[in-house]
Amino acid sequence: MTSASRSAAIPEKPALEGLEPKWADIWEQQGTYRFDRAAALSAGSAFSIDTPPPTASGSLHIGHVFSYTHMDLAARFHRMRGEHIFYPMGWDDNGLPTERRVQNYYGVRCDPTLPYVEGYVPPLEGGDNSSSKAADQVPISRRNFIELCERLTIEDERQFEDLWRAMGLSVDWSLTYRTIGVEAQTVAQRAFLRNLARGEAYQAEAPTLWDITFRTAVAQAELEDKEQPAAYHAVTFHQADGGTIEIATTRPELLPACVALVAHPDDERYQHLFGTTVTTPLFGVEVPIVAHRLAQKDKGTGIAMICTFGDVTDVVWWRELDLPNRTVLGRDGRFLDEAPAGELFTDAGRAAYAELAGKTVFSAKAATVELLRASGDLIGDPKPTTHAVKFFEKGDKPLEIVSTRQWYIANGARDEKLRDRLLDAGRQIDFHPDFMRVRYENWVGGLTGDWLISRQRFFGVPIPVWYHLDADGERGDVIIPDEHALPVDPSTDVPPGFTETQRGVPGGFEGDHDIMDTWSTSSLTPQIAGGWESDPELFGLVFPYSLRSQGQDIIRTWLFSTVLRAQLEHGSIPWTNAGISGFIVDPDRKKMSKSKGNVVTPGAILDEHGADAVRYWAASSRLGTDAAFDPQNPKQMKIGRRLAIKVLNAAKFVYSFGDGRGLSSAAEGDAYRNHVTNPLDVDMLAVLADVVRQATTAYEAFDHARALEVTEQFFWTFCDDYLELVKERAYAGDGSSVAALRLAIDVMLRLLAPVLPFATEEVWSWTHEGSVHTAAWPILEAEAPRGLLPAVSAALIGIRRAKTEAQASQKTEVISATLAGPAILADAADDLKAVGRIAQLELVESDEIEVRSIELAEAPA
RNA sequence: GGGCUCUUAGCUCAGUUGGUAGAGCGCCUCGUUUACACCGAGGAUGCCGGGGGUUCGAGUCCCUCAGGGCCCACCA
Repeated sequence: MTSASRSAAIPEKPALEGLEPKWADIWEQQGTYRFDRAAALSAGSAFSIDTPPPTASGSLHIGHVFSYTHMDLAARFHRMRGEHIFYPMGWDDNGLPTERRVQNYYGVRCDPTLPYVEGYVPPLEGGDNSSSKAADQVPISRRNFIELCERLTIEDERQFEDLWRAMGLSVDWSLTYRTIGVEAQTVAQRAFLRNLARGEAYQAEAPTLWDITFRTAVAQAELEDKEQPAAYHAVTFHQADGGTIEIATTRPELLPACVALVAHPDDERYQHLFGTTVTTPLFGVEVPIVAHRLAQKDKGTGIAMICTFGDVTDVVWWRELDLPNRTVLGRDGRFLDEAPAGELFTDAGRAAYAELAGKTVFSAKAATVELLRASGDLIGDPKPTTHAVKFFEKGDKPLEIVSTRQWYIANGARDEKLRDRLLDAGRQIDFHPDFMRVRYENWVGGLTGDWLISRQRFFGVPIPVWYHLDADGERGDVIIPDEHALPVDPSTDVPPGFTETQRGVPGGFEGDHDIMDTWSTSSLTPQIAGGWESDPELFGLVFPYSLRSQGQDIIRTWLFSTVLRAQLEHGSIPWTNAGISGFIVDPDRKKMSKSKGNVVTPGAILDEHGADAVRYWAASSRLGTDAAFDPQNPKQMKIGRRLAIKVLNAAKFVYSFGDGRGLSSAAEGDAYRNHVTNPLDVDMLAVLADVVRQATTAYEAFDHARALEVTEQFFWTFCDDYLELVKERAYAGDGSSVAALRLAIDVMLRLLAPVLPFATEEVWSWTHEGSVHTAAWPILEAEAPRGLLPAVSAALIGIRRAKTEAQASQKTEVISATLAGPAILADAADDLKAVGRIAQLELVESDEIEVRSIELAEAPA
């Protein structure tokens, strides 16, 4: 250990510029953030982090930086505490967002019926929403499509990684995973097969929320309400005795799918009608009038038509009242050529339906209104209104409900025991802040159906099953792969005991065409990153994880589904702590989102202000608290930047008082502290010891904002008051002050290292070997503070005020001054005289600290 | 309609078990000092959303009202 390798030269004019690439490179070379598995094994524990894999095809916004910084602060604190940090990074690259991006970027779309083309060159490179219309997209084979997905996500992921490195995330980049990767596919399929074996996964034919654009089923958790214009249409149904019943509907086009009218059981207006029938207008189908508690007396006319299926309430009625299914909408969102209830229609009804067949919902509605008007069954004009309609969160058209066969995983919605287990698991997890648990509990308690996991898409983890085909070519029993054969793609792989020639042949087999929902893979991130089954030693070390860090918007999806999978597979919670970050809102307190167009991308912000400054901004917000961000006026960034620059300068100043040799262990610190004898120096360290205790307690509770606040507050007092008070002594070579300054800077650098990793590392490198980020978290033993430092600070402010009021320079000599204050001030009288340039200082004992009199020398000419 | 959360200085926010209202930014004044001009020093600024209650004492606890935000439910 030579002195040359021990420290870098202290620059003449320290600056933040250039620190990020410099230290990112060194950290990578030195493996500063590598998970030390051997050490973790011998310690028998690790601090493991379940990292949110960002959607690789999406763009990052400032909210990501916010939430990922919070996670990194915890990682860095625990690392410095000597824990072994397992901090992987994942990319969520499977699923619809990637497919959509690939379609636009390359101008293609997937057509699974087409053959694979070797060396395929897409028509476009770098397209976006505007440059690629769906109609112009070139159809290509599934395999070609997936290859393009792979190509683009790898490119996107590289850019993400660059950004995370620039931000100083202390991720172990050798632990990167992809949700489309082989390991992830294996884990997702294995977990699914185990769910299947235990009866937790099952297939069912049921009304399903269906996106007509993407032509896939979607899950409850992916729904989003959007306000849509609509109109109430008053329509008459006919009673056998010639009477009529008026209903109001916003979806008159679903009249051919009407299976009943429904009113509330307590509604006197309709009680006498329950059990009777009416015929539908236009189609003449006889439907019953039924009672159900979900019917609302005050909506419309209080009696509604039940159609298969206009909305999720229809599904409930249909199921609970055991009504027939007369679906009229196809998977493409158009009316079927033949209505399933067609045989019930009158001749006129069949003619009316012919007008609707093949039309979209929009056109069919217009056609139906015309027909109703002609038949006299429409009362008055439609009344415009707006109402909330369910959309797929990534879709542009309202969801329809169609009957399809899908895969489900039990999630407690229909199983009280499982629901209780999930609620209990939620109570075992420490949420930060605690109230976020309520959101989880609300979601669990409000689930209305099991989790639909199959998607009729292409780029994702295939459902790993085949089906026997009977003599008629109809699907029979499920064929399951061996776990050791995973991952499998049933559309190209052959099930055990079959040959490829039997594919699609009666008596042979057929692969399941569907893939799994993205969340059914990402709900297994702890298992994927932790080597579940593939590396039991590692898994035993990291699972359950120490921390899950994520945004509050995905509690119902990612957090819930992860708890569910861990509960089903391991009977365990997936992590002991869940840190939930708030949203970033714009100056009008609106949540930032792509659709509002107020998203701020982090690249330019990082370039302009520097990573430490941006991290400071993120760190000043507590978990669970929304933070306002005004890109026009990024004040918070400036404050962090100022702090980082001050750290550089203050440390340089402190190190200028000696040989710059630092302290790398608590033991050295103790030895160093033996030199600290001056009462003011002792008291400063005592105050600092308190700060260390508070910051430590705060970080232990994932309260990084509090830790930063107390540290920063002390740091500024240290710079503005203490440093000024003792610098004359330090210049003179006083050992007590120099030792105290060094020790304090070393402690503060470590306290600030999680927030300002670049500036603190730069300073640390001037006087230490090794990284501040693997240095020990400071522990300062000290007596309780005597109150000397704050008293002297107050006295100093009084002296400065006197000079300011005299409009004199702070440098002005003071001939004599009388200072009132506690007796303890006498312990720092010499320092006060030095900093105030006071020739004669008289102290008067008093509870109040004030300058009683002051005589300034003439200002120098 | 239900749940959670927030409302403190012009702005962004702290305020631990109840004990004299805080910080930063911005603003005003001063300062050209050998750590720092991406600087330093000093100063002003409050019906703590409204109204009740508990208490010797409430920003803090309870009730209530109002207004933001988020989530869920609400498609007739």
